[in-house]
Amino acid sequence: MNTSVAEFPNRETRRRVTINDMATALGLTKSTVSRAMNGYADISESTQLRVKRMAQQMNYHPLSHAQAIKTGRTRSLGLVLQLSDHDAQRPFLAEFLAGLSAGASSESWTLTVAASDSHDDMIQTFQALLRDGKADGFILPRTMIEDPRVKLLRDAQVPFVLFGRQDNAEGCAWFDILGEDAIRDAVLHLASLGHQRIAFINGGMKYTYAPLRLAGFVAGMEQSGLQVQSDLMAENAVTIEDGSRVAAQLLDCPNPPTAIVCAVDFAALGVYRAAAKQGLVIARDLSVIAYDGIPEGAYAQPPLTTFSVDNRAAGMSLAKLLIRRIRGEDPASLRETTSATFIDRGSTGPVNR
Amino acid sequence: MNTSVAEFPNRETRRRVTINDMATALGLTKSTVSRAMNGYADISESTQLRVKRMAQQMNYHPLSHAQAIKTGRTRSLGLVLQLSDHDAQRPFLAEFLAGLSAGASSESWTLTVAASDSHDDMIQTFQALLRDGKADGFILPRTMIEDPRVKLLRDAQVPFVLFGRQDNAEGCAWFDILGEDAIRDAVLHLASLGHQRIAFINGGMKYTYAPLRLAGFVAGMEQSGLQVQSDLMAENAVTIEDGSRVAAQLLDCPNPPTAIVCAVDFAALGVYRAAAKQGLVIARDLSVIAYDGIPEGAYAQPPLTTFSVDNRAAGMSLAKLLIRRIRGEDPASLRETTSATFIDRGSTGPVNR
DNA sequence: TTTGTTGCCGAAACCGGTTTCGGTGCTCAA
DNA sequence: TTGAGCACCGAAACCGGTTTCGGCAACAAA
Repeated sequence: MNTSVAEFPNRETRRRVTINDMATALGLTKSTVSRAMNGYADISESTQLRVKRMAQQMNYHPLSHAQAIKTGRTRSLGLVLQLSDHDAQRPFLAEFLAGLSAGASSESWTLTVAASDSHDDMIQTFQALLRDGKADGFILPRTMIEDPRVKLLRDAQVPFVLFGRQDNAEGCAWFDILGEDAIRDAVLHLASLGHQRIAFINGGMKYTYAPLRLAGFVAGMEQSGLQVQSDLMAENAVTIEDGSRVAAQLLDCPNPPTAIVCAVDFAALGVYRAAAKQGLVIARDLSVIAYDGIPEGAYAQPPLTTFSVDNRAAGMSLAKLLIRRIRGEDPASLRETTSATFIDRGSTGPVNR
Repeated sequence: MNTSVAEFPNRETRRRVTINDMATALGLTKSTVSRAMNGYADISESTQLRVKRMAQQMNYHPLSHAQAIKTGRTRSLGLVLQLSDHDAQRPFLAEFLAGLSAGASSESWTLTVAASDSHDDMIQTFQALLRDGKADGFILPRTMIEDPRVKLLRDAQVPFVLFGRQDNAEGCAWFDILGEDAIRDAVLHLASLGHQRIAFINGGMKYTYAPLRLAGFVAGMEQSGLQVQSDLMAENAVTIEDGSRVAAQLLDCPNPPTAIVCAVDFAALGVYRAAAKQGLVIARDLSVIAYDGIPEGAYAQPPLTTFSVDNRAAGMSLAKLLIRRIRGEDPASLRETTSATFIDRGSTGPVNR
């Protein structure tokens, strides 16, 4: 299609084509046009085709807010960002939004974004968006174990889709990455390099991903015939500072680990720092594997071995799932998972001591 | 206000209150209610008050898409992200969105976000949003010298506001940070430390900020009585890789700089890398000042001295300016600028050689 | 008293769609 | 031949607002 600037429609001169224009052009009534456009069974196959062809020809696009007045739906997906949560969502954001936007616009839907800093603010944001009909459903990033958003939207009977699985699955559609498999594979990889004292630094324990990744770690240890040692386990490390602090403690213990698995890349970057302070060289003295695939990991020295998540694809899937959910499909049939991608960049090595 | 989950309105039970409910409750016609809500002069002061009080009491909020059908405006701001552009917008994104969202919702507007990867895709995205009435105006981040978006929206007579000034200012409202002042001050700071061979690594030359920051650099050099040396000038460095490559060249020249000013924080992080490769210690052997205030700068070793931009405040201002623009205010009166904040973290030091 | 004004509000059209309800004409079996 | 049933479409109400137009009362000016 030619999209040169010159053809961009001027707001004043170009009046938009309405359903009435369609009706007169076709010699039909607008009710027929409407039902034909929406594929009603009581309009003949041939008429439907004729109408749709004409719509294409006249470049007719029904106004979503004109439909909304009767249908109550405006063809837009809502996303409420929570700034109070840890930054970790930040590096993903652009890609994630791109995916959501692409998934939405592939069905001529749009994305309405709002941000909130406090919990109360978040609730009011949801309410305002619903009250004003600005969103027909919501994407909820970072599923929490006790997720107030789920309770909220479930009670209000508003469609939503989770990024992350939920135990209390009633009415929940979701998309998720199998983080537990990734963490298990990380352990297997390290064990194959001879590591035995493997530590695990988990992420935020209020999120559903944390228990899953822990389970993956345990599974990996068991499969490798290794013992999970409680003094080599840490939690709630989601930033560089967290990771650095926790890693310092782990490395200070009487029997320090030779390898560390992190549930979150940022924590791993913190591990790098703590290791540097102790004069340890990553890969030679201490192996590190993490999860997320943030770009910063590639810039670290040595580049961070990690399991990478395609946040753009995730956004795309979530958007499409949510649209199907809004259209009335059973949430139980709207649950997808995929795997993270192992990227070996060299932050691991054979055990050394 | 109490926002407990229990009170969240159920979609089925709670029917929304319409203008008709208001009319019967007040004993007026809906036309009167409508005009009272919109502050028409032909409705008496007392009636306006009575209506607005009742709206508060009954929690009446006119549906924006019901209004839009007549007014053509849906009370939403559009933002089209361009992924093909350099990542630099990524670290700003969350804060920026938060600001936009806050600014919008403070006037009961919302934010519609879309992403595009190619130039053609971008144009089609704008068209689609306008065609469907999903945005009444647009925020355009990262003003370019030849900005196709400006031409586009200007021709289509659609309101917009720029993040960054424009020479061709006709019809342009904007918000901007005075980057030139920051860069000038950076030079003055370095000169006061005794530096004379000061290099400048500029950012993307297609953006309007680049010439401005260059001018700021030149002004700072002149004020310090220093000579701008062409072999110490570089451009188009917006990533760590760019910065590293360019800095390596600068440090390899016969008369290398003792200090480097970067137009973009990421480039400065690249400078760190190049310096490390040459065994130079930042602050002692090479002073660095940059601009942006990305969080990664604080984590670098040593932490990066920079001029920090409040992207959240910028988003807030842009949203409010755009709303006023859409309401019909003269764009020439909708131009704001502010200053970046100097954050001395210790990546500079007195000249050493 | 009459004649404008002016202030204030109601009646009704309108916006661009969707949906309900009926009414054709046609087919087919009785 | 006729009545039932069906496929298909038109007429009109409706959704929740905005806007135009006109009317009425009160008040000022003639």
